[in-house]
Amino acid sequence: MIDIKLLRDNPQFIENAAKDKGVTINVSHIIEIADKQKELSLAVQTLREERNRLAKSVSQATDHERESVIDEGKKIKVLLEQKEHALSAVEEELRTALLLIPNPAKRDVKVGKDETGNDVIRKFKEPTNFSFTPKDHLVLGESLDIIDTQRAAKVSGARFAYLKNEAVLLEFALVQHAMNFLIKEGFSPIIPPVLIKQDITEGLGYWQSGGNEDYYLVSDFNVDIDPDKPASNPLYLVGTSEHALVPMHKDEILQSKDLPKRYVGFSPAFRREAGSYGKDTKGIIRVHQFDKIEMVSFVEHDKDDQEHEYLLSIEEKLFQSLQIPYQVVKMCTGDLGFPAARKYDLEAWIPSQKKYREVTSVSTVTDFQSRRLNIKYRNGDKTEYASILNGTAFAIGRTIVAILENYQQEDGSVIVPEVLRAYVGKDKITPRT
RNA sequence: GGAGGUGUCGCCUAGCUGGUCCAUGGCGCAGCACUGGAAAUGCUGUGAGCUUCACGCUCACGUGGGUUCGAAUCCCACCACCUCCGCCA
Repeated sequence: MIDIKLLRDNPQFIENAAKDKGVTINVSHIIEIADKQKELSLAVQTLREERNRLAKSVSQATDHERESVIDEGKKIKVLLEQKEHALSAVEEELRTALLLIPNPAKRDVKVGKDETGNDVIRKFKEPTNFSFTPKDHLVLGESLDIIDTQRAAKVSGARFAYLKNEAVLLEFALVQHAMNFLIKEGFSPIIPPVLIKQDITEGLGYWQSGGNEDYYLVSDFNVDIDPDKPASNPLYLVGTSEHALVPMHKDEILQSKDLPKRYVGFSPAFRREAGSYGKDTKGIIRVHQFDKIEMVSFVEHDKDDQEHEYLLSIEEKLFQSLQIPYQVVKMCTGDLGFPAARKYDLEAWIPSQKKYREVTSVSTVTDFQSRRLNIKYRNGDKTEYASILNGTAFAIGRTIVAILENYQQEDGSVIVPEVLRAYVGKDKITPRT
């Protein structure tokens, strides 16, 4: 949610910023609603003053006066009820309108229509060279007996997978490796709940993305914990642990001395993948459920730019430690999504596709979520909305894909990246068949 | 699942026979004074918001309704937590 003051002060900026993200909004209409809200709010406040004054005077009134004062109070009561009713309707209207305004992109973000407008800002290593034709991760995974999507289809349907044997060891190795690194950096490790309440999902602001941005959509597997009760209070599976980490501090005022607050969460992530039919149908690049290590930072409102670069640098260090070629992509306005003000993706080289594919993503949402979730910090005698950032440490499935494909050998075996060997307990994964 | 209890401004707490409560006190925190500096001590401030400042006002006593001229205080529903019993990784 954006600041109504910002909208009043600079309506053209907000309208243009929305347009840059491909969202059309009617700014003057929203300002009209805001004006109406202000007017009603003032009227209500005046009436309340009157009511409070009268109520207080009753106890001091003589018996003679009392009756007329109470009558007067009754009149105010009726009037106040009407105005309050009108006010709450207008407030709701205003809130709804404000929720439909996307977070403006930062100044340094290029205006563009879609992913074709994104810029590669740097690369790490050259694409891996092979003296043979590299296999894709599913072929490798099946012959190594570490990925099974066929049985998963039998049990759970399309876009699910069993990770087995060394894939499981690789997952735990990645978790250990990232956790150790991030804990040294001062992050607090968290395992969050993966089911969250509906009003929390609204506070996060992903519903407004129009479903066109799969990656950040809160999954709508709607779970009813108690089958005997109707889903009056539905819970939703998180799309990433960020969805449970960010609202942890809902309705709290943090102390500026405690900032930045940095968390690293480990949890499964659930994705609808609606509208992705036919895309990445093989293997585990695009599945409904995968595990993920996610970073979330709460920082002072003017510190989010430096924090954004910091989180990006961590993502890069983690992928550099695996020695996997990647490129950093800076998203243009059209590819940012609704709440982000700036976003970088890390794309790892996937030899079988001869393409870079997204493996991590880091965004600043500035105060867009903290405004909705009411997350502030005290700065001297002032309170400000905190800036919130989130980024992937490892999306485990895709990282395993990148490892298998980039580290594969001609004989079908896969070398284990050096930093993971101690955790995995072996240097090489060899085919079973 | 059964029975009982509790929910006040960061933490603890007073108030709960409706009207000087537009909420008490302590701890913590911040500022100032004292000091060479600190500790200790003292004073002041410390729920949220509106107001450019000030003055002032509004809202807030788990959440949402209701009763009333007036609700932290009475009524209803919901939520959360605690204790005991049952069940269970």
